Amino acid sequence: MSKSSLTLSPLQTAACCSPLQREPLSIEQAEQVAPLLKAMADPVRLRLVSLVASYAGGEACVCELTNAFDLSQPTISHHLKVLHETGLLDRSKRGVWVYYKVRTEALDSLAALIGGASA
Amino acid sequence: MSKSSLTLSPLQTAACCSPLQREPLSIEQAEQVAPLLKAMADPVRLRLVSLVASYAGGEACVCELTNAFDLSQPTISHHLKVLHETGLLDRSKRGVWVYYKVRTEALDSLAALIGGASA
DNA sequence: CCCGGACATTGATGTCTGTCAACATAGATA
DNA sequence: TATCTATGTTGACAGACATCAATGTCCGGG
Repeated sequence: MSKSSLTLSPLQTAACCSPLQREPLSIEQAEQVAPLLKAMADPVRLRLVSLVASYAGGEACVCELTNAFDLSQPTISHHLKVLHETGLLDRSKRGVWVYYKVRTEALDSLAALIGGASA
Repeated sequence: MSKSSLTLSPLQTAACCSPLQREPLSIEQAEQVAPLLKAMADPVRLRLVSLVASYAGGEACVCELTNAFDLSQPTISHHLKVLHETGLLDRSKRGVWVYYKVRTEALDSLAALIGGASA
C-alpha cells in the first residue's frame, strides 16, 4: 500500500495543474484528477453534495440526508464514503450523529481546473 | 430512458442550474448534469480534452490524438464519441480527416456549476 | 448492564464501461 | 474501378460500480 500516491488531498490533485484548456494534462495528472470527477459523476452524489451545502453551516447529518433519498441507508453511507475519501466532504462525529460538510476549496479547485480558461 | 431528456445540450444541462453550493439540485437536474461529469471522469478523456484544446485553433484531428496515447484507434474513437455526444467536443469533417474542438462554453458552464464562483 | 438507535461494513447481484480485434464506411488517387 | 488511408461501428469480455439485505459497531439511556 504505497501511501505516497493515495494520500493526495483534492487540493493537491485538482489544484496541482493549470486549467485543462491552458496546457495538456500529463498522464499522472489526469489519473489523479479523474477520481475526483468520478466521485461527482453520479446523480445521487451530486445531490448529496448540494444538499449538504444547503444545510445550516454547510453541514448535514446522515439521517437527514438518508431521508431525502429513496435509497437504503447503506447506499447513502456508501456514497458519502466515496465523497469523503476523495476529499470532497469532511466528516465529523458528534455524539451518535455523523455530520458531513462540503470542502469548498476542493470544489473550487475542480472548477478552476475545468473552466479556468481565463483564470 | 425517454428520448426527450437526452437531447439536452450541455448548455441546457450545466447552465440550467444555479451553483451546486447555492441551492440543492433537483433529481432531474442531477440526472442531467451527471453524464457531463461522467464524460470527463476518465483519465483518457480528460487528457483528450486538454490535448485538443492545446492544438492550434483549439482543434485536433483524430490521427494526432491517437498517436498521443498507447491505445487502439477504436478506443480513442469511442472516447471522442462520448465527449462529442455529451456536447463537450465539436466535430467537423474536412476531407479525410475529422477534427474535434473543445466547446469552451460547456466547460465553463460545468465549472460554474461546481465552483459557483462566477454566476 | 442491556437495549435501541445511528451509522458503517460485508457479500451478493445485476448493470455499466473501457478496451480490443474484426469489420464497415468514406474520401482521395491512380 | 481498384485501392489505400482515415475514421467509425460491432461484438465480446473483463473489471468497476450502484444497490440492497444482513450484520457489525459505537454510543446514550433505562
